[in-house]
Amino acid sequence: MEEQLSDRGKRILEAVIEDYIATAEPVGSRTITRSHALALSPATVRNVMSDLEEMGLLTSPHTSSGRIPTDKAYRLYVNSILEVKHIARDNREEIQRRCRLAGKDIGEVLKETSRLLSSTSSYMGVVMGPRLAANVFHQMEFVKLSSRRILAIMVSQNGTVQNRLLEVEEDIAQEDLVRMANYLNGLLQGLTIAQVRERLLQEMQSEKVRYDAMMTRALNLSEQTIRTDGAEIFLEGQANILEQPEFADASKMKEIFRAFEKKSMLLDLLDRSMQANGVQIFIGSESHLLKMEGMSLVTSTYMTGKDTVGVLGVIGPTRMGYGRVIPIVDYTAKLISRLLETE
Amino acid sequence: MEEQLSDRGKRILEAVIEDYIATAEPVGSRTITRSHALALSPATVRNVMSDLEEMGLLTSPHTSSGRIPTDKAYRLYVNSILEVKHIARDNREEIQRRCRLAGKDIGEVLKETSRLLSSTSSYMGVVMGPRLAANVFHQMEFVKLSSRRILAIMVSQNGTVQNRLLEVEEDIAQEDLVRMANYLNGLLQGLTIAQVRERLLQEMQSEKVRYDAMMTRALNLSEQTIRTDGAEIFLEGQANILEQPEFADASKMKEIFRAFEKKSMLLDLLDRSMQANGVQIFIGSESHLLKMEGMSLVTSTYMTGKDTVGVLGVIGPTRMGYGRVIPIVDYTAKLISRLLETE
DNA sequence: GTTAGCACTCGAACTTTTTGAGTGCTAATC
DNA sequence: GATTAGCACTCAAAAAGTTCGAGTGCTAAC
Repeated sequence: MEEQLSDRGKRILEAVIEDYIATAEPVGSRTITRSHALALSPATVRNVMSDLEEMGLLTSPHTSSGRIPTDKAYRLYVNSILEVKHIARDNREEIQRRCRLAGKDIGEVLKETSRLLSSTSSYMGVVMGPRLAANVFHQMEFVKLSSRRILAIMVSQNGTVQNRLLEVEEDIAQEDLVRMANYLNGLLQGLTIAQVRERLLQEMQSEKVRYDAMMTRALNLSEQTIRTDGAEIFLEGQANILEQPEFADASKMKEIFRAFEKKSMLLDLLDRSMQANGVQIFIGSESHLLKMEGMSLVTSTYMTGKDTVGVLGVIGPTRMGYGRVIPIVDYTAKLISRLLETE
Repeated sequence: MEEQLSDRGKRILEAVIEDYIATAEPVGSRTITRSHALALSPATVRNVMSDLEEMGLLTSPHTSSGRIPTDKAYRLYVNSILEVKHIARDNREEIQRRCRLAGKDIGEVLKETSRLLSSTSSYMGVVMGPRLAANVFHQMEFVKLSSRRILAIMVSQNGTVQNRLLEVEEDIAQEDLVRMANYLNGLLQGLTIAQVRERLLQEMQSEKVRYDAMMTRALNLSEQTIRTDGAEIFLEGQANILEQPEFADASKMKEIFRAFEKKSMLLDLLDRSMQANGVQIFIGSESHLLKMEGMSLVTSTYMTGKDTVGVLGVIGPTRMGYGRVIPIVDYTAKLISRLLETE
């Protein structure tokens, strides 16, 4: 069934895809013969296109009028036709210029990165902040704000800061808080947060702690601090999407915004792409979230040191300039990894 | 010139505005006589409306077809016709339910508040985080992440945490960092950040410090930490705006999203509304940002203790349900102030 | 001062017509 | 046998033309 694609078929498919990427209009046989130096007549091209349609790589919106690539065609294109270009020089320079850690907090850096991805790609930029679980614990501290209110601050090796307001039943002296922090810092030194979680649970069970009220309390407070692993998602440049002709009509736009307002699906997808290292591409129908909206996602993982901690990428229409976007995402991920290196 | 508005005029203006708020369609004379129990014929109403048009309170989009209120009319309505209702019960309950500090960091609380404002009002919610300058310094700390990289953490009395990654030329021992922090904490205790700034500058000039390398360095680091007062803006529920019929067409939508993407104008406006306490209303033409987009803004300030530190509010079409939105904004601001109380 | 009556206006919605890019098929050509 | 010119056919989109009705302003009667 899965007929092998002839060389000429490939070239014509490529031409259709590239034209469609450029114009967002269904591509006709004449257009192709004109723009892509193929020594073939429109009629011949039509025959080939008809074959491609047979194979499920093209469809026509209606009987008379050009064809558009299917998701299957994009997949084929991305996997075996597209030659990923080197990153464009201006892009590289802009990325270098705008990626700076100094003087900002990590959150800001990631937000800026997301904005950067959006503006260099002219689609949407997305960055998922370091998943807490993968970070390496560095230290913890409790600051007493008022008699009932304590601020817990946890710092990871890579500079991520978590803080939580905790409400406590009884007044705890600041000195006691310091002692608690010291105890915890000794206990948790160098563990990943995932390990910290386990360790805390273990410790809470252990005999020697159970009768020490202060230790118990310390464990409790710290457990509250890392309870949620709410990975933040920075999604920027939504307005760029509005520029895309396929989303020109109002109801489409609404759909998209509604879809991305609930970040849970996106989180899911990003989490999935964190499984494998390097650049990954999700095309429309391959994901629930993207399917409906006719979108694709290009991601790459980034790390601190040797550990993959997060994902970043670009979300655009299925019809996006993969050849241009892929190197942007790749390069940005590498740069962020470099910045987050803990030496 | 500014003719006095008759009582009947007022009632009819009110009717036009309320109908327009409800339907977003130009309001005709017949509609009014039907829906608002006025014992008047359409013809009479027409005469009055004609007067109102004369006074610049109504306009008609074209010769034949109902009238819509001008911004001037909204202003009049808000100032002297509208009776602000008590907050709706469900709204109050939802706000209470969703405003909780415990276990979150302040940023999350504010973001959630913004979302809350958006969902209860069904427009956009906006919250400007505490302006750093108004916060009261509580303590500062330097954490050494690597030989060149220091994380500065500053905590304010109300639980706001600022952190910055600083890059330094030479290796500084962690103990020295602790000593520096102690020195600064002593120096800056209880000052507002605005005062902290001044104090740091003063201190940097002073003779006794100038020859102490460590102190100089401490002052430098802390100065870097509070250099920027980047008030964060949380803008949520943009998709709600898309629901409004006046923004149904694609180009309008794009305009709006572009406008709010640059937050600087919004920041400006919010800053302005921080000057006065309590609820404030900006109607379309009264602000540069809102004018173009046909929007209004209802804000209220919130405080920690006695100091006004931030602003929150709702952005919607000029044609928004002021009577419903004002109490929501007011109540939310009060609740947040209560939460942020430092006892 | 208020209202009924009426001619008039003008956008919105619906229909009809025109246009043109594109197709599939057939028969001629290389 | 593969390729191509030629031609009838299709169909969405744009343009032009109609109809409809809510609403107006004005005048004259109440």
